[in-house]
Amino acid sequence: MARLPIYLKLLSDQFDVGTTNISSEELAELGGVNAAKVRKDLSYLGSYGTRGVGYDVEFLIFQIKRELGLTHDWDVVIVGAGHLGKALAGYGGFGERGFPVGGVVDIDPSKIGGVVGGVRVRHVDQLTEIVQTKEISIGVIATPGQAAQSAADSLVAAGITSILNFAPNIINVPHGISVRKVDLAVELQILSYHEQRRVNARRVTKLQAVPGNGRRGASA
Amino acid sequence: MARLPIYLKLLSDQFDVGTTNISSEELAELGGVNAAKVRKDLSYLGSYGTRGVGYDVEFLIFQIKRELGLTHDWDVVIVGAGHLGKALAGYGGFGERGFPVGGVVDIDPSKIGGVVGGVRVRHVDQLTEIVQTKEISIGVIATPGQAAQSAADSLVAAGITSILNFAPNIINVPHGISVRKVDLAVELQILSYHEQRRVNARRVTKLQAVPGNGRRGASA
DNA sequence: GTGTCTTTGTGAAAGTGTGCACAAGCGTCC
DNA sequence: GGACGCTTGTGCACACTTTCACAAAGACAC
Ligand SMILES: NC(=O)c1ccc[n+]([C@@H]2O[C@H](COP(=O)([O-])OP(=O)(O)OC[C@H]3O[C@@H](n4cnc5c(N)ncnc54)[C@H](O)[C@@H]3O)[C@@H](O)[C@H]2O)c1
Ligand SMILES: NC(=O)c1ccc[n+]([C@@H]2O[C@H](COP(=O)([O-])OP(=O)(O)OC[C@H]3O[C@@H](n4cnc5c(N)ncnc54)[C@H](O)[C@@H]3O)[C@@H](O)[C@H]2O)c1
Repeated sequence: MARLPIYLKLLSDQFDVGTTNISSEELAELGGVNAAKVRKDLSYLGSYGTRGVGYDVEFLIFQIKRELGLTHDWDVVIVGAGHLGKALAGYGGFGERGFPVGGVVDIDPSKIGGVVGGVRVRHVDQLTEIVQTKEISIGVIATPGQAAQSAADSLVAAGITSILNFAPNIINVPHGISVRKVDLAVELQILSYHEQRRVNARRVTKLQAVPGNGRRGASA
Repeated sequence: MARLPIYLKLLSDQFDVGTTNISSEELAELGGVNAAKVRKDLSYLGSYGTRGVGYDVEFLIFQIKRELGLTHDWDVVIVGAGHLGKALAGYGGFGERGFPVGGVVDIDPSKIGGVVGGVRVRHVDQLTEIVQTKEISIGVIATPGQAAQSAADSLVAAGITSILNFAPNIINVPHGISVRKVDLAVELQILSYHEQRRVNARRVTKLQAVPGNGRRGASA
C-alpha cells in the first residue's frame, strides 16, 4: 500500500520524540487521514495492535520496514550527472533513509571522472558492471527528456528492476519492471488547475451577486 | 482530473512531431492507458472529438490548457535557497512550462542578496510584498524538514493559495489551500516494496520447487 | 444521395477504495 | 474476579473509478 511510507515517517518522528505507544486516532490526526483507514492499512501487516491501548511505535516501525523491504540498504545508481543528478547524489537524505548512491553514470566525457556525493562518475557503458558488482536493483533517471528512453533501456539491460524517472517523458519498459515518475510540471499544473477553479468560482459568485447579469446555471 | 497534464504532455510532443490529428486509441497507446479512459477524460472537457476521425491535436491542447488554467503564466515563489532551491530556480524547464520563478526567499543572511536563476534572493520577511506585487498564487517549499511548517505559515500569511512541498514533512494549512508533496524517500520506498515482493516471490517459488521443505500456503 | 468504415461518447457492469459502525478483546480499577 | 472504558479489527454499504460494449455520428468513396 502506498501509504505505508507515510506512516513510517510519522511513526519515526514520534519515536524520535519519545512516543512509545500510539492509537490509530492519533496517527490519523498526524497524517490528516481517516482513523479507520489507518487501521485497515495496518491490519494488512497483521494484528500488531493491542485493543484498548493502541500500537507499539517501535514494533510497528519494524513491521512496516520489513514489509517495505527496508531491513537492509538498497543501493541506487543515477544515470545523468547534470544539475539534478549532482543535487541528488550530493543530498545526504538519500543514504540516511536507506538508499545510498552506489554509482553515477553519464554519457558526456567531460562529466566522467568527476566526483559527486563521494562517488566517481563513470561511463554509461559500465552500467552493467556497476549494477552486477554492487547488486543494485534501483536506477534513477536524471537525463534530459529525449535521453530518458535510452537511459531506461540501458538500466533494464544492466539488470535493474525498478526505475525512478525524473525526466518529463513516459518511458517504455518490459513487463515486470517497476517505474515511478516524478514530474514537477505535472505537480504545478495540478496546482494551477486548482487555482483556475478558484478564479472561476469567484467569477460565478460575482455574477450571482448581480442578479440578471449572468446566464442561468453555472456553465463551465 | 489528474491525468490531463499527462495528455497535455503527450499531445504537445505529438504536435511538435507534426501530428495534427490523433485518435483516443493512439493517445492511449502513448500514455500506456485504456482508450475508453482517455475518451471519458476528454469528454469531461466537452465534445471536442470528431467521430470516425479523432481529435484535432492543436485544438485539444488549447482546451486542456484552458481547463488547467495554463492560458497565462503563473509565477511561483521559492522558499529556501539551498541546494534544491537553487537547482529549481536555475532549471529553465519551470519557466518554459508556464511557471516562471517570480521570487526566491531565504532566512539565512548569507544567502540573501545572491542571484539564482536570474532572481535575487530576498528575506522571508518580504514574502508578503513579493507575493502581493507579483500576484503570485503558488509557493514552493525547499527548506529543511523542520522549517517546512514555518515556511508554509509564511506562505499562507503572504496570501499564497497553492503549495508544492519538497520537504519530507506533512504541513498543516487552513482549509482551502491546496498542497502537493514530492517526497523522494516515499518514491524510493515504494520501489523497494516492489523489490521486496520480487524477492519474496522468488523465495516462495524456490520453496515450492522442493516439495516437503515448506509449510503449506504462502505465508507473508 | 447512399453505403460503408471508422471512431467517438456514454450507459451499464465490474472492480476498487473509503468510511461508518460495532462486536471483540485488552487493560485497569475497585 | 467482575465491570467498565478504550481501541482494535472488520463486515457492510456506499461512492468513485475503470473497463466493456455498442449505438450514434461524421467522413469519404462512388
Ligand atoms: N534541474 C532541475 O531542477 C530539474 C527539476 C525537475 C526535473 N528535471 C529534469 O531532470 C532531467 C535532468 O535535468 P538537469 O537539469 O540535471 O539536466 P542537465 O542537462 O544538467 O543534465 C543532464 C545530464 O544527462 C547526461 N546525459 C544525456 N544523455 C545521456 C544518456 N543517454 N545517458 C547518460 N547520461 C546522459 C548529460 O551529459 C548531462 O550531464 C531533465 O529531464 C529535467 O527535465 C530537472
Ligand atoms: N537536495 C536534494 O537533492 C533534495 C532532494 C529531495 C528532497 N530534498 C528536500 O528539500 C529540502 C531542502 O533541501 P536542500 O538540500 O536544498 O537543503 P539546504 O540545507 O541546502 O537548503 C535549505 C535552505 O532553506 C533555508 N531555510 C531554513 N529555514 C528557513 C525558513 N524558515 N524560511 C526560509 N528559508 C529557510 C536555509 O537557509 C537553506 O538555505 C529538504 O527538506 C530536503 O529534504 C532535497
